[in-house]
Amino acid sequence: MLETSIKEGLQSTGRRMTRTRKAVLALLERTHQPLSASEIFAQLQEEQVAIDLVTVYRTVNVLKELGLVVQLDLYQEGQSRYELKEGRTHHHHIRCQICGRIVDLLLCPLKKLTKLIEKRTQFVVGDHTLEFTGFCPKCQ
Amino acid sequence: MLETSIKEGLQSTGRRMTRTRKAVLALLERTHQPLSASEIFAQLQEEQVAIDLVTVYRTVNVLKELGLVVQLDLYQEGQSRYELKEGRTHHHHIRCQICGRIVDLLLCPLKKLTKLIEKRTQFVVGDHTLEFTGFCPKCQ
DNA sequence: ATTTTATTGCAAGTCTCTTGCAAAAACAAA
DNA sequence: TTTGTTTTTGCAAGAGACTTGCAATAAAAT
Ligand SMILES: [Mn+2]
Ligand SMILES: [Mn+2]
Ligand SMILES: [Zn+2]
Ligand SMILES: [Zn+2]
Repeated sequence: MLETSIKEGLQSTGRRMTRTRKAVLALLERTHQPLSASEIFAQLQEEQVAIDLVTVYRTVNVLKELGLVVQLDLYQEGQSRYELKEGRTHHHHIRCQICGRIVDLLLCPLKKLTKLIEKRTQFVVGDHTLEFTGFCPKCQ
Repeated sequence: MLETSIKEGLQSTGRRMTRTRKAVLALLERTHQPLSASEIFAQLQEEQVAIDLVTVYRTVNVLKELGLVVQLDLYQEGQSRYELKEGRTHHHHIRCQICGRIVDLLLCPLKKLTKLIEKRTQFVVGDHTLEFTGFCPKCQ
């Protein structure tokens, strides 16, 4: 179970499993879209879970530090989104410009390109971001 | 001359060539790094050009509307950067995690991938962002 | 149960960027 | 050059995402 294995991750860094952390984790687990802090806050409000927006921010930051969550900064959204790693490997996304739906692109085509860039620029390449926007089937 | 051709672009949309717009354009022209609004502001201050930060924001937005400037949102910088198009075609960037230097990658490897994504997701793909971070030669 | 330490909520603060409005500057017409 | 019209500017204030300080609360350890 996810919650149990996460509890260990928390405790091994001197942290505690709390009511609010459980609620955020459970929400991310059952939602198949990357969520922003304000969306997490609004959804939990709706579900009668008492939580402050500040606590949402602190929670996603802890989950990121533990490596349980990825932070996404999509193009010109003006806010970060978070999604659980939980099994999934490195991948990218496409977002519909009309309805905002975000779809996983389960691929990363950049290994060769990274090599090329290292040769050309003499940089040691660390990370990259790659992200698409467009019109989803329903919004075309 | 860049300033002259830009003046025409401005005037054809009922806009005016002003002291502050000249200063921002000249700075972008002689700087070979994408600049943020606050960097433009600070640099012009240094050069004794009287300009308000608000005016810098409004200026880069006008230049973007005229298609003279590209807006970049690099990973987790928390502010946009702007660079003159002036000849250059669509390309991407790599930024050094230590010193912040930004280098142009004069390539875009995503035409084939765009086709693949359209086939797989049924999206009509519009735009994309692609951006690298790493360690530049001096900072390794 | 008691003690210790981490976490929470609230208020306030920071940072980037935007908006309203009166004063100043650019351009056009005389 | 002078006058009149319209755009642009600077200043102040506001919006939105995110962070920080601190006392009260809750989780874990004893
Ligand atoms: Mn994903
Ligand atoms: Mn560039
Ligand atoms: Zn990738
Ligand atoms: Zn590209």
